[in-house]
Amino acid sequence: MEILSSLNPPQRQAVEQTEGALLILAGAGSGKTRVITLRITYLIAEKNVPPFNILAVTFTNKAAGEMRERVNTFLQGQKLQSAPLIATFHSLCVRILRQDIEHLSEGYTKSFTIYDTSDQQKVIKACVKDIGLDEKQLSARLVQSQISASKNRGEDYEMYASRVEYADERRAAIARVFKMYEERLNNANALDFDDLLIKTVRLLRKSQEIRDKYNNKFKYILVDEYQDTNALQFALIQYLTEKQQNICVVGDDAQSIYGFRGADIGNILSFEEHYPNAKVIMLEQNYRSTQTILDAADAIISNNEGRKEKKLWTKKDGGEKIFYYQAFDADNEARFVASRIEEHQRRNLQDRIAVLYRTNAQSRVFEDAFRRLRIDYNIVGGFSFYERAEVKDVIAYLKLVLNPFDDIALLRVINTPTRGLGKTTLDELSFRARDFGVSHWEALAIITDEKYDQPLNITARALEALRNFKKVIEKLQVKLSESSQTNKSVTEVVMAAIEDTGYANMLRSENSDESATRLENLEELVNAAVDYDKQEEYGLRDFIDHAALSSDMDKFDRNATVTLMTVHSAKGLEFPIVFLVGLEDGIFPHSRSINEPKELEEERRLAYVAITRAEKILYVTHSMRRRVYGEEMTAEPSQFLNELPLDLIQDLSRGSSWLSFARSSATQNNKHAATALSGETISEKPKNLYTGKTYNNAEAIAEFFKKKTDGQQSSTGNQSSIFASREEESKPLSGMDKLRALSSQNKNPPSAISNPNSFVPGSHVRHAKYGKGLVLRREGTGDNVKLTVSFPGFGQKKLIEKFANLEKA
DNA sequence: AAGTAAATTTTTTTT
DNA sequence: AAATTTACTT
Repeated sequence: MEILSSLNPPQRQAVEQTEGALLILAGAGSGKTRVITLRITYLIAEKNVPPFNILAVTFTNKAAGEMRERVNTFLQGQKLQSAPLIATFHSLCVRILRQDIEHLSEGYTKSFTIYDTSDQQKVIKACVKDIGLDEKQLSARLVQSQISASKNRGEDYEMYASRVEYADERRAAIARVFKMYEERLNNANALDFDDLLIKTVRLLRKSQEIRDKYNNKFKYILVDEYQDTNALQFALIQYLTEKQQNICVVGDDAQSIYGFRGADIGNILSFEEHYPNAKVIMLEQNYRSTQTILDAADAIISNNEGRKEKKLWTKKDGGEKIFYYQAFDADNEARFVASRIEEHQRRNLQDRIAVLYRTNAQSRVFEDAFRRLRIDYNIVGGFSFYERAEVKDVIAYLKLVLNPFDDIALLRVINTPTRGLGKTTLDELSFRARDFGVSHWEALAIITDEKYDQPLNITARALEALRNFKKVIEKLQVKLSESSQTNKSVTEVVMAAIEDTGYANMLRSENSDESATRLENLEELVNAAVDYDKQEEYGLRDFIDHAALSSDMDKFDRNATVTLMTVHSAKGLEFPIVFLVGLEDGIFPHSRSINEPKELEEERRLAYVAITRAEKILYVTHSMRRRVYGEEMTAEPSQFLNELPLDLIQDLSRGSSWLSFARSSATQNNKHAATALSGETISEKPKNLYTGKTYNNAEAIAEFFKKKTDGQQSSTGNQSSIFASREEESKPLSGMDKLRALSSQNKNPPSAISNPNSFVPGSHVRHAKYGKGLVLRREGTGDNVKLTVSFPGFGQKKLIEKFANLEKA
């Protein structure tokens, strides 16, 4: 294969080493996808391996799709009898289970339903309620995450319960709910995401026959993003490679960012122990980024312990510096990004741009700013198409048709559109279902039967409504069996679920803008069905499975010029220009991870992933203020910013920034470096403040004057005063302000004013090691006073006031 | 029972 | 600030 000559030696070896176990440690941008796809191609074209003997597993549909596409391109012109199976872990499991789940003898049938997270929570909510517990004490959310975490460790509810210490009532309650939850899913013939893996592993463990079947089928197995595999996925791979160990895994421990989903970095770190004859190939040449970007990424990740040492290198030269911007607030940050994008696009429209943030909630301000400047953008994440209520409703009808035991689907649509069924009736139905020990659908059939003569807490009218609903579903079932012969079966049934159920009419009669959008979304669903029918061989079953397992990532348009997404979603992608935004303490690293060293390391890997997405230009931004839950909060720069080498950064901030402060601090330790650096920044700043003729100039000037009136600034240009909140002293106090001032003094008797050695929340302090910081919280009294202080660049620290040796700043 | 107003909660990250 | 849940009215 001549194309192989375009590979570097380790890449080429990774392609040609087809037999046995192989671990490819592929650094960011090292041509990993190219190697995997060529490897598949090589197996087929050179080694004459029948395509159906090849299995490639990925985590996302997007990655699978891309791989499929690339392999097809490489194999163009070749006539193949079959295609290699390129699937996600979950879709692979669905495939296996749809064929063989009945061998498990756990009561599941091939027409099982898949429950997504919100379905799970509904079941859990009902369980918590039926157990007689207060929903507020035991939120469905918490229980769901506990159950999922437990399942991903490979436990069942008995193992979970056995780990419960008898004193812990809450955990004991969760264990009870866990048990009930499992029973109800079983009754509903439903599997959650985790079950897909669990049941498959259990099936393979149980049956030698089935294990053989898949071992014989998949002779060559590839696993992408191996660092993200959890215990279950590991077990699955173990079983599938039992016979021939032609297993190739690709990954990068530095990019392991799914610990929260049970991913075990140990799987990749100890691959050689699991497969003693394994070969290891390192791909360290980076083809993506400039040296500057790689240096920045390396500087960040080297703060982590416990990783495989590797150093990326590139033939590219230094390239642009990393651009830095400190914003006043989130809106200002978004406007900055928008105006820079506009500038880039004026110069060059080819360069794709990504705006990466830690949480989906951050996207909104950017969307607004982009709309204002009429910048076309593409957003990944948030609510996916299949998560929209109307789409879920119609899908619920279809799920119910395929699996009438699906209680969640039934309850979702039984009164949508309204059929005159209220809470009382539905509660009675649920009660009967529990009482008889059957599904809601069966209970409904029993109590609506003419011959049923037991007393019921249901009016005649409601009973008629139930019969009516039953007829609607039965008609859909007939439609499904009738149309299964035609080649438009999916479309027909989907349309029936929209029209014949009265759903479309409900929306039409609403006649609002919103209902019009919903109708459009349903049309979109019909379009998806039409596409599905074109691919033949796949029926309604697969269509629904697809809807259940597809995520928003799948709609990522690789040709879009501007894309907004979370850092997690960006993994595996690359962009000439990247904006990494919201680099603030509590956002990135996220507040939930900040106190746990392990989780903080994962955040750092996440930052590493973010930085290494950039090919040519990287921006890092943060804001001084941000709204959290609708409340304005001060935000401190991320500690990750502090881990970037200062000489790689160019400051684009208006006014004095945290960066210039950090630089002048560095100055004190190293006078020589200092003059070079601070000379540049100080001369730049006032110019920007006075002459900048942009949208936020007024704000910039206001910010500047705020500093001037501050009066406390040192003459050396120490820019720390952004944190200051001393305006009250120069302004007349309002009545409310006076009250607040009084009460805060009373709460903390030795106030900062009366006692120079103690510090109240909001005051600024200086620490010998961490420098200047903002006091966030004060707890305890006397010698036991504990302070929570946020130090820009170092994060939040808890300090004992007595020992911390803090100074007023 | 259904629609509206008020109260409450929400934000990690994803298959 | 927005979305979801609950409480209240008709």
